[in-house]
Amino acid sequence: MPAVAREVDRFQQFLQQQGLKLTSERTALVREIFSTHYHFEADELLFKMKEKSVKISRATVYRTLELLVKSGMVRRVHLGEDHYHYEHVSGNSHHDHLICTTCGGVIEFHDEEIERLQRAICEKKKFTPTFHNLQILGVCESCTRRGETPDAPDRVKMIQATRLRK
Amino acid sequence: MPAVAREVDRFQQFLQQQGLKLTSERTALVREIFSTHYHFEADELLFKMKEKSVKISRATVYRTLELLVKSGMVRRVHLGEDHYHYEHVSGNSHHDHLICTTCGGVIEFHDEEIERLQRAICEKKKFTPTFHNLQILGVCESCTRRGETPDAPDRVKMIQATRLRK
DNA sequence: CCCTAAACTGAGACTCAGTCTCAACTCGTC
DNA sequence: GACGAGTTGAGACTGAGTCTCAGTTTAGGG
Ligand SMILES: [Mn+2]
Ligand SMILES: [Mn+2]
Ligand SMILES: [Zn+2]
Ligand SMILES: [Zn+2]
Repeated sequence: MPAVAREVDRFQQFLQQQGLKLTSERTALVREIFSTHYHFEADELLFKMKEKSVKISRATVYRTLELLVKSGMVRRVHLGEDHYHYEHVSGNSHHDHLICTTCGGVIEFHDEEIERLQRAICEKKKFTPTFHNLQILGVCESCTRRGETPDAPDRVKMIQATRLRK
Repeated sequence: MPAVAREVDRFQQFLQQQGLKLTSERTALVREIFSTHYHFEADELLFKMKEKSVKISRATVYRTLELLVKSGMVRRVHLGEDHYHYEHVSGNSHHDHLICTTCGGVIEFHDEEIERLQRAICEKKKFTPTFHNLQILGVCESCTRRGETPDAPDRVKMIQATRLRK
């Protein structure tokens, strides 16, 4: 019944299908990802687990994320920084991102018309699309009101501070 | 008169404006970038220079690329791999990319209608865009004809082979 | 043309995200 | 409950990119 349990189940399903195993580590990660995180970094997740005294190695975090991406339950995205971010897909379907370069905030959007035009272009170029990725960088409403200049995201520092490693 | 010389000049202009200097290394890099490369990686450029026996350090390559990006003459893009690619902007204005995940080929496109819709979304979300980035991954025409499955780009291996480092 | 301060360079140490290895362990099925 | 395939963690490793600093080059004022 709890939504998180359902996600663990979905993952279990996928793993079984692949002849893989559901371990306590994998369960813990899925629960964490689907109960709190939305857009997150691998190391952030690693740290969160450490915080909760759930001991999971860096390797396992990366390996599990890879599986989750393969299963389609998690998406790996570029958000304008030089490493990947992840987001769980759960019910929510495809969308793209507006990314504030001042506060690091992310606004999601979906525009069927843009999607349609993309398909049209692919057709014209005889290109078979499998996936796409649209990021618009800029300054969000509240940052604009605070008169922020678009540059060095504070979030980078924030996350850096949050991080432990070693 | 040669187009490349004009680009060196543009860069000179920019550097002067910033109180920076045009060095032989920077000149060599601009000449190389604007005469042969289109989408390229930093290390690929480093290697090309080594090949031509123009000795330029890794640090200088990265520093110069950063300046070129600041000057607007070069754009830094994600092409679906986990490191940056660069492309010179010269006359050619904004465009986005179709990227073949089989052969690594890149097709450029520009669709004013998509651009317009993006602006509309930003307006609706009260977001001030400064920049955007749209990649569509998939399989190009010739790869489709060769019946290639969309996966592991050969280009990665190709580039890896091309590379020297140390 | 020369002098000089400011900018620049290369070598290599360093960082950091991500991957790999391998011995010890765990899951799930028989 | 036994077994083998699959998994784990520790830590070594990779590769892109950054930083440091001593020595070098540039540009522009004299
Ligand atoms: Mn999202
Ligand atoms: Mn391009
Ligand atoms: Zn903001
Ligand atoms: Zn192709």
